Amino acid sequence: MTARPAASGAGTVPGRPGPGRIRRRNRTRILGAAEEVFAEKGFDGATTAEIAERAGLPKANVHYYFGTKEAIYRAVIDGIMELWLEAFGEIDERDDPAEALARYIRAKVSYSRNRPLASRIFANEIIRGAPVLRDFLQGELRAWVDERARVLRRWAELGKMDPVDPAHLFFLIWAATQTYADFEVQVRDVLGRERLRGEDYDAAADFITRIVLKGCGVKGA
Amino acid sequence: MTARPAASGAGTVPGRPGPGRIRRRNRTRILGAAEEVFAEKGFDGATTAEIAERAGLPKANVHYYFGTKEAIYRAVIDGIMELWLEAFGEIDERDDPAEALARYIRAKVSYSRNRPLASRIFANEIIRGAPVLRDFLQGELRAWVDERARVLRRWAELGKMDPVDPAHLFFLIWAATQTYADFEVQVRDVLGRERLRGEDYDAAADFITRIVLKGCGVKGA
DNA sequence: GTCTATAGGCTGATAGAC
DNA sequence: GTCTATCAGCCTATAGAC
Repeated sequence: MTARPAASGAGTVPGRPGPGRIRRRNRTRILGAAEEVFAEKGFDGATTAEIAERAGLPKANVHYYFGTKEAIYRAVIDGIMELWLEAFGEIDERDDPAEALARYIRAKVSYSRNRPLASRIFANEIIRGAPVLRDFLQGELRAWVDERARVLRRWAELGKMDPVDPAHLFFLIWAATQTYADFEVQVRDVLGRERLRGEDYDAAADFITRIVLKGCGVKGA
Repeated sequence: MTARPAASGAGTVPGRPGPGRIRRRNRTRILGAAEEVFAEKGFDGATTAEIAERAGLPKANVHYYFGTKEAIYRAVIDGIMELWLEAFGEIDERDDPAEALARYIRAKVSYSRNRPLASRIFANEIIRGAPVLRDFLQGELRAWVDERARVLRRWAELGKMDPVDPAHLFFLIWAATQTYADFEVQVRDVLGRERLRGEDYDAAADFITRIVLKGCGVKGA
């Protein structure tokens, strides 16, 4: 998140070996390894030794790039949060409620399927009282929900759906979609699957969409 | 969970000081403190030193009673799991679907309100891949869902509700209700509350019940 | 920039006096 | 049964040769 001058100095070809290339590759490796370890063990359980090992680098190298374990954690969280709100598309007053909600739910389930580690790190962070993300929750997230609440109220006024409490609706959608990442083991064991397959995620998205749309009395669903 | 002979020896008055009384009190204190620490820090982040401090006992005393940190953790989990299934009442074929589901959801929200620490410890255990609870998930929990699935299918045959996938329905109910314990900070921050109040939990239970009953087309809801 | 060696602190667990 | 003192091991982080 810290601004750094563009990597290519005089006489280097952009996108070519040049300075900063190894640096970028190593940072990426470390962040990838860290995402795995933080998701599996939580912040306290994770060790820089294991992160270094999975990144294929000596431990001292990891500290050379990031300084402290907490700095690695914050960098991982930053990467996750960049996606958190924007990547799920917008929910706009001019949208059709059924379409917009279905799209949002599908995007969240996709995220659980494709980025389960990110989801688990986020879950862990919140369960522990959000020491790093408290500001995000009180600021950006709350504002996002307030904005979306306006949209839902408008839709209800127009008779396009029942008047429902918007905050609780989002709590339900978030919880129901994220459970397929955070509690994947439970889902797998109850369904008797070795691993969750594409069809399972599709079934989850269809189920949640159906319950939410019908449950909220969304017209044309 | 290990069988221990009844505490009162010859000549002791039951429920009176006697042998085993201090033992029981100390074990209870340790388990209470451990529940707090495991919920806040997770298994790896928790330290026996902090458990001992909160229990008001020397660290060595904690090891005298439980031996290892893992033994404390397993004892805490055992206590939690005893409630997990039975305490939520049954869901029986002869029940009225609307009543039975509403009662189940209300009981789960109550649990989130009254035992948030237990809920968080469970969540942490599942996120980490359920090293201790894997057998429970594959055995008891799966069997419980299979049994309830029969009931839901029967209700659908009788036209009392839509035919819905029972497993996904329970995933949704579990996730939606537990989020008020596990993600309490998020709920609080989005709602702008200092602390969650009774009305908030009531609103949550009402909301989830309404969405689920209407979403599943339960008659007479 | 990279990596070996190691400092310094905290952890789970135990020995042994009371 | 209780508790002080302590150990061995692992952890984060850094110093310093290359």
